[in-house]
Amino acid sequence: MEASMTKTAKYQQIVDWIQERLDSGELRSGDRLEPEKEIGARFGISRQTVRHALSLLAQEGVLETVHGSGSYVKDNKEQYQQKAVLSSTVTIISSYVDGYIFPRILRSMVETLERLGYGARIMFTGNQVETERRLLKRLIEEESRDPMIVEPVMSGLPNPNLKYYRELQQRGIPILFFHSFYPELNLPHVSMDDVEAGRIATEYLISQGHTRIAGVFKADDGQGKYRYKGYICALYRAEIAICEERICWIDTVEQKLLTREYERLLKRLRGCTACLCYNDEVAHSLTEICIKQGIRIPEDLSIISIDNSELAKLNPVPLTSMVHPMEVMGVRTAENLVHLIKDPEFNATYEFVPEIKIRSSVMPVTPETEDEAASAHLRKQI
Amino acid sequence: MEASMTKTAKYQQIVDWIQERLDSGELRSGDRLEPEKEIGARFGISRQTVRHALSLLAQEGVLETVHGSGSYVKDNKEQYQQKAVLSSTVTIISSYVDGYIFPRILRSMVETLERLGYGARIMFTGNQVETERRLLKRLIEEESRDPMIVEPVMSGLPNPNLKYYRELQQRGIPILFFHSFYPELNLPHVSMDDVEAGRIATEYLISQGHTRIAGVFKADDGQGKYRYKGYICALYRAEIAICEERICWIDTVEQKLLTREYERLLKRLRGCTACLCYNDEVAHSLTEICIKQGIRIPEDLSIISIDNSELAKLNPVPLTSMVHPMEVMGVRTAENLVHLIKDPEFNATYEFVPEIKIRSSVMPVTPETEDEAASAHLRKQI
DNA sequence: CAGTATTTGTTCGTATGTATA
DNA sequence: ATATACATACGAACAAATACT
Repeated sequence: MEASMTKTAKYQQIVDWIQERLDSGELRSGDRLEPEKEIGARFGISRQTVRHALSLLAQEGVLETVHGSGSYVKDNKEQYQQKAVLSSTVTIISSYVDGYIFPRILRSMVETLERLGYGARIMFTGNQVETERRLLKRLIEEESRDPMIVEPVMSGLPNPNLKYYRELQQRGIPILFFHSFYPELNLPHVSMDDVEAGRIATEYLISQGHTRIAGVFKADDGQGKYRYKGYICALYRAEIAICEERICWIDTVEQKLLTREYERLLKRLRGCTACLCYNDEVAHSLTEICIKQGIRIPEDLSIISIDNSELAKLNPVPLTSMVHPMEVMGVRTAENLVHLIKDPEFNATYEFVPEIKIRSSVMPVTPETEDEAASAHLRKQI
Repeated sequence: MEASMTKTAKYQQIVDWIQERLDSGELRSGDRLEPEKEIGARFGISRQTVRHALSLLAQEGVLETVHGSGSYVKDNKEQYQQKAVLSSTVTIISSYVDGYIFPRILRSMVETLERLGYGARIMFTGNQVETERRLLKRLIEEESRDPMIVEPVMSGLPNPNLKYYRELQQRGIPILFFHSFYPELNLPHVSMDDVEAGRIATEYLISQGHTRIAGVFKADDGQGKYRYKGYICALYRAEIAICEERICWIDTVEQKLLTREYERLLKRLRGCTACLCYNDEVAHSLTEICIKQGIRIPEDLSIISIDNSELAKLNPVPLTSMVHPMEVMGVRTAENLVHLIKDPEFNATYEFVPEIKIRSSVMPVTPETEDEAASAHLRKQI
């Protein structure tokens, strides 16, 4: 009778009833359930049936029965803690394996993590949001418990993968960005102070007498914008008018084509005596272009760049460049992540203020020589 | 009474009884157990108690009860398969992030894996067995299901971590070595045919008239021994006596100190007109030493090396070098691993036969000029 | 295909043992 | 030490799924 009326098994009803009380908040961590006998009496069912229901819930880990004492709601914290145990392997997401400054940052990062008792796994995005998305999705699907160190992809453009970072953040995964950051996310980062880098580099050019200063910046990552901001700021402070014709924006694809398609760039340099380059790679390309065009560095054009990578030394004209912390940044990032793992309240953000490394790509100008250099440059171009 | 006699609960006895029959092989995958009633009758206990025992075993996943049919031993294959599901992320273990040819191999490897639908995580050993051990232990502890691509550490020396590879192999993890391999393990590898590389390089020197050929090899990795083997083989075939004084063995630590402590190396080169170098790094160091000592390359000494890395081009005297497949090797390694994942019987071993890239570090000698060059070299040295 | 036997699933009642408060 | 509450155990009945004839 009853069975045909209710359809669902009695023990299942008890399971549902308790589950509901847990969901509604009536039953909370550590609460003791009514004795089996009492539940049986209340629903008019046998104690055996109640026991069956409780045993199912105990299997799931929701309840815990203590012999001679009672059945208790398992501590939520315990349940969470079980899930929330972080892996001792850190997942690092970076843009490139090869090239430029990343290998040096990564090596010191990995070494530091291992010194602190953590393993490291590195994944690469190739600086493509699509690849970034795949990697993040995989980590979420795998329910990874790895703390993460991430280099943002195209941090200058709106990023479509922020929801994945938010998901990971909600799951309690510590995430620390390095080299750059996504301003939309409230997550810590360790990076160079790119505004300062741009500002100090520009101020150095100004201190050498330059006033007609061009700038080449990368549009699709965060650093480009901040370095540009520093450049603007320095000009403003020195009361030099900002001339938009002298500012050239390039993107990652263009950067690779720079030595072939340089007309656009050279146009922006007309009449300038100095140029701030986004990084050493851009400065290196610019040097090659100038050499081909018969523009002398630094006599006709002073070049200053940022990052002080190997390229800065190996450049045909050794580059004056802002020193990127690299190894130090790797160490700091690793240390701060470990600190963050142990104390989720720790503010892990740190920005390095860069120093300048002076080589021979910048030459002072005086008001007398300034016009000459600028016009020499102009002559060569046409 | 009974309880006090037996001590162990009756339901536990049934659990043990069934477990034993499983272990002994009496019960195998898919077998049907006796009906609950029969078991109860045999042990003189109630069906309820038998049910309790069976429910515990079902919880563990050992049994499966089918309503109206019976209790069955769960298919071992199913259990295995559940565990044997491989991750779609491949763990790559390599020696270094930065430097030499590895970034180029890794990049193409990662790209290929992603093209084939697999993610990649890279871990680095720094070519230290201790770090290798830590990484492997961690993977085993985490019960990782990642297929693996591994660059052996110090493959020339007996490796203390083989047991970990065997453990992973037994767990059904596909493992593919690249760049080198551990001869003690019966696991596949994708690498350059180092014997052929040594042989072809030496034969090229012989074809250029050289007979007094020195060799510098690395003692602590596999390639060193195989390249040495190729060198010996070529001399033997050309019926040139092998002169042990002309063979110099170095290790990883020494390699870094080479430019400072070069006396030992130069001793071995006395009276030689050519030298086969273990790799471009060694050849580069040798070039620098020779330049400092006033020994001309290739007039006084021809140098041939192996790997054809960037260094071969950038060397003060561009190096004739055996072409390492690099990108092609990365692609092939990734493809073969994926093949191996899908078909565990697939023989994933592949060895690339290298070609020679001729630059300007080797010069032909004739019987007349041979003595002159050798003695010129000797003169410079003293 | 139908009907019957077998086997597991659910539920009840009852009793005793044992840990906890 | 006693009462309470869970653990184990037995017997019995009916329901529901499956197997067999």
